[in-house]
Amino acid sequence: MAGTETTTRKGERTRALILETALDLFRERGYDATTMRLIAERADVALGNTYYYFRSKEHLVQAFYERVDDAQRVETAAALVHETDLKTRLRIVVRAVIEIMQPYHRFAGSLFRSAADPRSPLSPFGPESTEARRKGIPLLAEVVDGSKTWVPDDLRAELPRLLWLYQMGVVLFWIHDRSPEYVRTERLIDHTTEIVARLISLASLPVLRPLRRRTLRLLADLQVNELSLSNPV
Amino acid sequence: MAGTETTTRKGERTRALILETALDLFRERGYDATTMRLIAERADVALGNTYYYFRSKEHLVQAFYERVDDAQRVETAAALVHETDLKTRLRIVVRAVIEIMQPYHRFAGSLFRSAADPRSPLSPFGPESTEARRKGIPLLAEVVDGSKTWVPDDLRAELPRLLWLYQMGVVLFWIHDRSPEYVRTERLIDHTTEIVARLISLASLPVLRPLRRRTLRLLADLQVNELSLSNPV
DNA sequence: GTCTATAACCGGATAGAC
DNA sequence: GTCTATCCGGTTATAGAC
Repeated sequence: MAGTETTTRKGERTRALILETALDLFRERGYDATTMRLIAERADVALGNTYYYFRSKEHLVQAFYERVDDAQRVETAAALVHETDLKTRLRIVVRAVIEIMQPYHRFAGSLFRSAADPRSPLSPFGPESTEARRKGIPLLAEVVDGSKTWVPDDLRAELPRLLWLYQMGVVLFWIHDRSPEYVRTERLIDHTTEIVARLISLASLPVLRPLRRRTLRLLADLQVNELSLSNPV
Repeated sequence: MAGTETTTRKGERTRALILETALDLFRERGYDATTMRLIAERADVALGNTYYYFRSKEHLVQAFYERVDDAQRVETAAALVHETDLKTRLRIVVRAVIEIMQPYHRFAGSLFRSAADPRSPLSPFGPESTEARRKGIPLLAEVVDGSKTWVPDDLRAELPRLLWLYQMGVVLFWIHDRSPEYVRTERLIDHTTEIVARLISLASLPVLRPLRRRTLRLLADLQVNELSLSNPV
């Protein structure tokens, strides 16, 4: 038993080493220029060994996603405790993702490549990443719940998913942003968080009620099906 | 000169042959399973020759985009002539894209892979596809202009781009849609065209004016920069 | 169970001869 | 314009060492 533990620990160290090396290389040279052979060489392991721990190059990217997600939760926790303004809360969270990914900007581009393919295990919409969504969406729920803005119940139920989508949109924009220090993305975040927050407030207005109902009905409609697809019992 | 013409013509024939073969194969077996070697073999040309006409496998996809775009314009022209309802006009156009792409559903997934990568020449947001946008967006402008809905001038200027984005969103949804006969996408289109049309009507309401102004200002802001990036003089 | 070494397969891409 | 030969890198397979 001590033996297994030791080997397991060694295995974990090796796994971590490979991942660290891969992320370094991704950061330095992007996705394509980082060959599996290079990762193995730099980590001082055999090529076959990297495949022992990561079934494919894309699985290394999964690990990257998880990193970002964890970091986002950790790094926003403190700031969210004392903030009650919805717009500000949203901005804190969205800015955090961008800041965390910043060193990997180039890499993130090629990365989203696989993300857009529904048959890729890395697609954020596919069943394989149900867990990633499960981990990511609650943070957006917390953004809403911790704010002083009043949100009608029916909307509150769907809002986290919507905000998660919004966040994905911002990331997609940032990936294409070539402006110095990503000022365009900054601007986008500042304006859109304001717009989103206002929209949420306005949503309870009587004039907008039919629109809101219709939108929510659509979402519920689509959601049911998505869940039954993603979570076959 | 007759000589050049002949060779040119022959070149065009070969090019068309390769493209046709490639699209057939894409339709039959998807992107990955269609190897460049297979295309060459089936088209009865040498592997190197396909690279003579299409710099990369991805460039074959460019050709696919153009096909879809052209077909969309042709196939909606008649229906648009007599229709003045904004919602219906929008639905006609969006449905057309989906219908045209239908045989290529599997293929379209892997296709959007490259589309999401900003450094890929296929990214619909990148400078390389400025032309694709130039060709695609006017149809959405026509959707608005030909409708009886009154649209304030400031909004009218930005609307085509927004609707184009909306259309891209629908396509993205469809790509991930695994429901039989894509009923979920059908539903999405029916509901969202309604929602979009209502939003456009509501946009002129006084309550929504600040929101609209702010949104348009953001768009204009970002647009200026995008154009200066995409079209360096 | 963890790891090395090595060879091989496959497919996208390129070079250079004809 | 077209071909053959070759490179390169993701991935797989094997055989064996600790």
